[in-house]
Amino acid sequence: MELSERKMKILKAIIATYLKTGEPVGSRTISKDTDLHLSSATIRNEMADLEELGYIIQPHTSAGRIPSDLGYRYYVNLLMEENEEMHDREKEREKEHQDLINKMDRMEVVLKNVADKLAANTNYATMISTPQYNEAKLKFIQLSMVDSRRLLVVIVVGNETVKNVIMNVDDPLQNDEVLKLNILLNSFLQGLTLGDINLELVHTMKVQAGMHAGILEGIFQGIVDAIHEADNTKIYTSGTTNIFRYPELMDPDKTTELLDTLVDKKQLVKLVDETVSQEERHGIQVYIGNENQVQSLKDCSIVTATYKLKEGGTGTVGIIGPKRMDYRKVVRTLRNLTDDLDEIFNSEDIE
Amino acid sequence: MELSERKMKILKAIIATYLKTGEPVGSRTISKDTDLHLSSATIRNEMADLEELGYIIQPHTSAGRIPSDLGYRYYVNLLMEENEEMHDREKEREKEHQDLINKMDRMEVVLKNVADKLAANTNYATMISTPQYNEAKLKFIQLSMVDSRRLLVVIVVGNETVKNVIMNVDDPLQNDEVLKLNILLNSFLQGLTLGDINLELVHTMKVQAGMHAGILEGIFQGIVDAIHEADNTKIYTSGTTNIFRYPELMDPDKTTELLDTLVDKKQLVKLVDETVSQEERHGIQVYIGNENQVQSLKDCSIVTATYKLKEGGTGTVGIIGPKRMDYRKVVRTLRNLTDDLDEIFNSEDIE
DNA sequence: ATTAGCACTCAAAGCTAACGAGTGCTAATA
DNA sequence: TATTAGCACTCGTTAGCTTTGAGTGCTAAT
Repeated sequence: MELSERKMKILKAIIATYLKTGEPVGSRTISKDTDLHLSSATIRNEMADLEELGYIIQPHTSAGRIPSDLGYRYYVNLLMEENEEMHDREKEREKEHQDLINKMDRMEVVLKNVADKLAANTNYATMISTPQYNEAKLKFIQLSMVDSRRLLVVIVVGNETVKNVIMNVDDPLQNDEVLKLNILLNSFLQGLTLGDINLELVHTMKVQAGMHAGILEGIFQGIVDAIHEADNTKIYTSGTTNIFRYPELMDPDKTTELLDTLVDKKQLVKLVDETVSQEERHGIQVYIGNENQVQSLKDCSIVTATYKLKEGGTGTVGIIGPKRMDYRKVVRTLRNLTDDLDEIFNSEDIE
Repeated sequence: MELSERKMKILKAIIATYLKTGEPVGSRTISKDTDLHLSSATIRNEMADLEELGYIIQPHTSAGRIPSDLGYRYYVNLLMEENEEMHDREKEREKEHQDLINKMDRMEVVLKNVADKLAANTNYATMISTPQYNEAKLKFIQLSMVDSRRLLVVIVVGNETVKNVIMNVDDPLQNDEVLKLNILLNSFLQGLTLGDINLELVHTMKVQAGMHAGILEGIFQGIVDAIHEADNTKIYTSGTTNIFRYPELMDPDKTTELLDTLVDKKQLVKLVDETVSQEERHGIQVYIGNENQVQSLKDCSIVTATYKLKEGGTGTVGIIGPKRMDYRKVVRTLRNLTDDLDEIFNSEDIE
């Protein structure tokens, strides 16, 4: 059975709207959103027909309509035909895929593999970072007020990495104060690597900064980010869906936030830093709830460990799970894993 | 402040129980499950103390207790000390990690990458299979009744792959019937590859099998599985968490089932087969809802495409999303992608 | 010091009523 | 004849209420 021109338009409109919203579509919506200039009543009649023909479905009596499988099928078939012609034209335009075969060196493959295996073994989410050498040196820092409330921080690291951070400040700084901070920062930090900037140094600087000590925090974060950028630290995650095994993390509001954190990885860098900087035996650290830096992971526990390359780089492996994780097993697994990793990376030659 | 021996035991019991259940722990539970032989009332008193000390928390007045961050911390620290000694002993035992550095050849890395990129581009879950050559040949099939209701099917494929399937049958087969089926199967199928077994052949066989045609279905599925096993088809998935962007797929009952399907991959093989067998232009197929084979994906739509190697292998790329997916974009993306893949695999030499 | 017993609390589950988006139908209109 | 206005009706959703029961804290007895 062929559909009338009008029914087709209506069906298409219903599906298009539903694709966007995911909610059942009512007659009024269609009446307004199409250029058919028909009242909702008319649309309703047509919709009743379309339903009888099997193209759309009413989830319940007093709801709008959603496409049936048949409806989708009709839509897709139509689309396919339309698209067929466009193919050649578009072919040229869409050559963005070229980087599909991005170069991953052998080590990165191994790391990804480790993350996968670890996730499979433990049933938690896992992360692993490429080794950090922390060799990039801080070249230059420049503060300036862009207006009365906002402070621009320019950080130059290594050979070419430049990072801009805009910070909001509560009380505006005078020109000479900015100048003083500039001198303070550069005289203390120029030429240093991340490893060189220790808590003692930070403390000394804060004392000297006096009332502006608070601002330093933000600047330090910026420095860390910049150095990582220069360092090209990558983080791989795996087993992120394991999160959903634990109802207490499933709060529908926070679940997306949590996933984003794991997928986005920018946040995870903070964890890596913290671990690398505190090297106890095996570097195994347990962060319970709020003990970790990342706000969105405050209902989780995180166990991290480090592995070392003979050339001096340090990488981080971590497990992210609910607070009620099997700490014993996790710690044991990580300990063995890093032992193995150290062994592998330092004996076998991996280019 | 040091905890008394008893408080320690109780705290440990609370945490241990909570680790298992994830539910607040009540005094009665502890009273029963520990070997302290104390009544719940006593435990309650101790729990009140522990709460005051900050080790446990009451989510609300009439609930049991859950560990606080401090409580976990206490538990973990204790554990760490205990474990310290055990380390050496365990080190020997746990050498299962050895396969961390499993060999992934260059192509597999590329495929995994493709899945990742595709997921990032489309915001749907993606899958990609290694090329199937479907060259493994069926050597031998042997049916036999193990008891009155269960039929054992032994399938031998290629050089060494043997697969056993046990099927439940409603009415027991007589010995001579089994014999007849055995002859039927072997005479028709011996030496064939998956590609050789077409619908026509299947039909002919069903006709000859007569009333036992139903059994053939199960046998064919077993054959497919066995050949895949011999073929060593691997499937990589990515972006599985994208599923959670679509509330209609989030039904808490089915969400785990859905994830399992995507992670387990055994089910996905069916999709791959279906795609490979139906080669229209570019092999692009759209399965809407129930149109696909996999029960747990019946609320999803799946778009698949094939890529080809010059040596004759065929692989499958697929996108799994909600029925209301952006078909236009997905089809376009897949089309371009497979174009690119064909190009890449067939010009550049990838070992 | 421990325990039995009891009144009390409060989240979870179930139940009801009000709400409102959206329908189908009828009668009026062009 | 095709369209539309209008209205009664349906039913999922939400909010408020009650019931239930697990678990507590406290007191008095052992």
